[in-house]
Amino acid sequence: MSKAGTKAMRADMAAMDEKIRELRASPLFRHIPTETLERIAPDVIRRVYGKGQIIIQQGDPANGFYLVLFGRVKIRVSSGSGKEQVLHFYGPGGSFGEAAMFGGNGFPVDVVALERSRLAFVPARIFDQEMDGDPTFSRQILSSMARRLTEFAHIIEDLSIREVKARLACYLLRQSCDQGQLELPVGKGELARLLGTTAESLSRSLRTLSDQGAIKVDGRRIALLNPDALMDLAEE
Amino acid sequence: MSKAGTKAMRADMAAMDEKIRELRASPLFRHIPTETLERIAPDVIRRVYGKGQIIIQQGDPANGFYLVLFGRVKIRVSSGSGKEQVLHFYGPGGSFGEAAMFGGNGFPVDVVALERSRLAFVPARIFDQEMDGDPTFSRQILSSMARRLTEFAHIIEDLSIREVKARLACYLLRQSCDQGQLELPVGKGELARLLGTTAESLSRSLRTLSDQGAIKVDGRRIALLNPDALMDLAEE
DNA sequence: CCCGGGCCTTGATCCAGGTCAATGCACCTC
DNA sequence: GAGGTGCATTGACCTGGATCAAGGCCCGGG
Repeated sequence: MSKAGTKAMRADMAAMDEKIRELRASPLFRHIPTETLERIAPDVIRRVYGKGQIIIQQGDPANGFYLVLFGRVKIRVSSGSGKEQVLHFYGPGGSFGEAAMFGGNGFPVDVVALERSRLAFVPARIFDQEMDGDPTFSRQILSSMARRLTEFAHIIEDLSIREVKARLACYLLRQSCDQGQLELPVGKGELARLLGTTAESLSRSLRTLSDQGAIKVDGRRIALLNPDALMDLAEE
Repeated sequence: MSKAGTKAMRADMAAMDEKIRELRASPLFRHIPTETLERIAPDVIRRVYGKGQIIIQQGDPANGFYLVLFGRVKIRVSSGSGKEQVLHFYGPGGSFGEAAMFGGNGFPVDVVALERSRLAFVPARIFDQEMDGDPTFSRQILSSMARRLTEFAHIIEDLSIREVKARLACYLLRQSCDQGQLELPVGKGELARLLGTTAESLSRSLRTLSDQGAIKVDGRRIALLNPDALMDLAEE
């Protein structure tokens, strides 16, 4: 009996260690001391979602936030009639739901798994505890929310005052980060929904840009042959 | 000499009192103790802007945030070619720039005075001080940013998946807050830019809705005659 | 090797809504 | 009362891009 108990305890400890390693993969927890994480870990719930599965629906209560451990999810808004606009993709290390948690009106968006994904759920009460203790914690949340707010402002700018080709140019420039190339993180269909257009229109825009010699497309790999031309397009 | 000094001091104190009263008009400072405000007040800069004046331009450094003391401003994104999308109107008691301050990449938007307005500028360093001391302070910022994030998500939803008439219906329902009527806070032109359309299209949509008997328009005063019809429109 | 299912591309058509232009007010100033 | 000036409305027209409908390409399984 005592032998079995020991074994179980060892298993528990191993599981705990793994959980803590997983939590640290998020920038939010990177610099949190191990003893704090050990206190937190038991309240964290991990779960695997299948490809296409809806993790959160608009209106769901938000009593915590999520970390992506592996896989990939999209944040979107959608209408009953199948139209959807993607706001964000998150991969391993990403987190979402912090804002909804503080807003107190439930999730204003849907979250969908793009592929088989494992998420960790961190209940709100952990926040309340840790925030009061550690001001750098709220500082981090604050700055990640600020970043999202600017991203959203960009999306709005794109949707409202740029045409599709300009949005695409913008996106390519932003993603390439001065490398002359990039690899799309998702299929063209999903990318289209991120850019607020359709697969067909995106395809045509990509073709136009290639024809003009501004880019070269090879599957998901895109080379920026003429960044200046893209800059011109992105303006106005 | 001492007489003049006394007079000046009295004037200073009166100015201080006024400043503190003005700060308290913002929900952010409502519950901050007077002694804290007295410490803060000397660093706060107030200034009047004329109608149409650009207070902030996209890209300006954000080393503090602003309170609206009187008047009215709009937050917008704009292209070189005159197109613009309004994100928000702020009146007395409103504040903006908190997010930009924490994001650390300058303002991602423009701020323009819609009419003669007086603003107070609160430098970032005040924040840094007060935040560490008072967790409710960062809590408030957090929740106001969360609210804005949801608002932005709504705008994106509107722009991307709703047509103009539906956006208008949505807006009317939201603003009326279950009263059967509302008064537009701004002219139709500005409203159009908030809804991501043009004055002409907005005018036509308003007309359609009146013709259907869903609303009654009288200048800036709009009565909702048939909220259910508006709800139907707002869906899909 | 063929077949079926994703995903992407291409072409043809259509439409919401943007643009341009003219007109109508309401108000203000001279 | 004559002329502005700024906003709102209406009409006529045009266009970006959505939608609909075929293929084309690649890949994995039988």
